Amino acid sequence: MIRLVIADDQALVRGALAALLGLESDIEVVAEVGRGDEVSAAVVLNKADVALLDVEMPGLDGIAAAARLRTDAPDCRVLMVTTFGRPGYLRRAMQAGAGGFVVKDTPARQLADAVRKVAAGLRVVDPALAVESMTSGDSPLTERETEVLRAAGDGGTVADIAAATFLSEGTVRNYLSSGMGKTGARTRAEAVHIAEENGWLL
Amino acid sequence: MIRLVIADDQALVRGALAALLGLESDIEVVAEVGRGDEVSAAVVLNKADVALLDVEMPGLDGIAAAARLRTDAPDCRVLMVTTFGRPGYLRRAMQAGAGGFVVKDTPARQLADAVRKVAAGLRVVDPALAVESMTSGDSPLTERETEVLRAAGDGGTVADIAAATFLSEGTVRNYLSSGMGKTGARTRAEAVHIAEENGWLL
DNA sequence: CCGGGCCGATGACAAATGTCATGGCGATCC
DNA sequence: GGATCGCCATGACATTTGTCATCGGCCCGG
Repeated sequence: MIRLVIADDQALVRGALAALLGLESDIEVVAEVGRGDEVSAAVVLNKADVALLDVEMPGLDGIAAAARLRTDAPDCRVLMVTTFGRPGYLRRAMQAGAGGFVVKDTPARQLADAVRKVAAGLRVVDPALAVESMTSGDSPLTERETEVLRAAGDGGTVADIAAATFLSEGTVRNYLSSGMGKTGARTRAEAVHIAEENGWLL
Repeated sequence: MIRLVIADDQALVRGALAALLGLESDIEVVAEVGRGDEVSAAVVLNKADVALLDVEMPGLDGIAAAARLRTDAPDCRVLMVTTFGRPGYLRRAMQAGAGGFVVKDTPARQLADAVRKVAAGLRVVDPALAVESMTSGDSPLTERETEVLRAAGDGGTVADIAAATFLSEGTVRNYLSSGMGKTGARTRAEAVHIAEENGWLL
């Protein structure tokens, strides 16, 4: 019997996944949580074998939650599930110790299989996403560059970004410029878009 | 027995919802589709009583699909489900003839109730969303303004937007300017953000 | 029929943005 | 110890952007 914890911020999806996997005879859903920072406690309390984590979650994102499970509950395997097939997500999830990574538009039937394989210690990766992850490598952006690009995400002016990052306006423009150069963008907004698509903004 | 069609672009969520609702004794899931333009045919073929539609879908978005059901299958009730609580979505969905509107982070248990109520001809609306829909009214943007803002969404230059919309560069800047004025934004990117949040970009 | 709104465009101007060169500081690697 | 790289900053410069005034055409409601 595989003891499973489900973490997803959307209650409807969470419950639906629980219903779907609860139908399997060898899987038992022992807990459901809606926030990343509740995962660790739920896994430890229920002695879970596998944690099904969404990447997008409030409190603590799925990747950080997976990293924390690595120390809090080393025996618990992690299967990441995400809405968007950002290539960078896969890489970071694997680095964080995830045992599997599937996208939400994979056939429902394969999910139970993925859970079983992960529980057995195997690695499960969406094949289409794997090749993309190879081509689009690791983030070329430096730490401050990503920070500035993320701050630029909601469309504020340079002054806004400078205030948010505690940097000089000129420095902000320099980082924006270098970020645009590395992403091949011609506008800061385009750079933000490209970086987001690749999962470089975390 | 309520005959239900489920439409959602994410196969996993689709299957999970089917599993969840299939547990109810008075609900029968008769079809699942992943594209908006397949909804109509599925409903007609299976003589469905209720269609559960996601707003975000390829081919045809949920609102347009609901509008088409109004003519193709007038007896079929529509329950909209969405990830984002964009205030404008609710209004547009209701105008398109939807009988209910719930967000994906509502408790899973209430979904079956919502389906039953919609099937009975009642209106079901997420209460938190309803008040927001009242305060943030209809889109103040004109047709071209939304078109230009949407084209500006991926961060291109004025020249790019002009090329995409077949307008003069000066005209594009005028529409951007007026759009920014109506949204209270100080940057085109901010205007796009605000308009998106409110569901004004369709 | 006349006003008002949206559409498309032009021109001019101030402000913001993107680019480049340059400098100093610290860490890391050879 | 020198070389390299990232970080932070400044200043100058050309370009882009946002704003405003103005024009003509079109369609709709009073």
